[in-house]
This record gives sequence, structure tokens and C-alpha cells, in this order.
Amino acid sequence: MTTFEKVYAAVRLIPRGSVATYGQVARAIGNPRLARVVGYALHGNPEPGVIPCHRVVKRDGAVSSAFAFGGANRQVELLQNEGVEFIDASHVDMARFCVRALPYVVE
DNA sequence: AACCTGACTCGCC
DNA sequence: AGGCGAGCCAGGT
Repeated sequence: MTTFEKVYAAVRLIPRGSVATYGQVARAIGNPRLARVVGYALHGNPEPGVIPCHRVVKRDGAVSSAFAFGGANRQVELLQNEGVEFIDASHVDMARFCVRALPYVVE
């Protein structure tokens, strides 16, 4: 399985109503330093609607500014719609909605 | 085929 | 505490 596919697999495992950080996804696929690649992989999201890329945020809970597939606020709306609360206009309440243990993706 | 860049993160100054 | 550089993978030039 390629690194990208592992990224997609991990992101698909993020439960509804929760969010995960790029680093968290990276850890889930075996390489904590692939955070950057995770972002790049999602940038070229091959399966919109299937891969919940809006549930992936930065370490501090901020949504990516480059999230422009329908408007930056789009991501925030989707998350709030799932029950995720924000501490401000663009920061997810990580303490409560960050997924505790993301399942490890087997190759 | 090599080099640059990009939805990130972490460690060192 | 804030800024800077390095490391990771894939794709375009």
C-alpha cells in the first residue's frame, strides 16, 4: 500500500464528530514525520465525499487556510454540523474533540 | 534524473 | 516565548 493510500485509509477511520491532527494521522500510518505528506495527500483528495478531509486540522486545532474546495468556512460548517465545537472562528476545541487513539493502519 | 515546493511538526536558538 | 531550519513523500518543472 502506498503512503498516500495509507493516509486516505487513516483519515477515513476518523469517527464522525471528532477531528485528528496531521501528526496524528502520520503516526497512524507509522511515520510521525509524514505530517506534511498527509497534508499534501489530502490536497489532492482523490475521493471527495468519501475521505473526510475536513476532520483533519493542524496541531493547535486551527483549520488549514489552504482549505479552499468550497470556501474556507465550509470546513468549519461541516465540523460544527457533526457536533464539533470551536473555541473561536477557526480553532477546534482539541481538548474535547481530538480523536484520542487513531487506529493504526496496517500495510 | 535532479531540484523545488507544499493542507505540517518538532527541536534548537 | 517567538523564529528558524530540518525531515518526511509525491508530483511537477
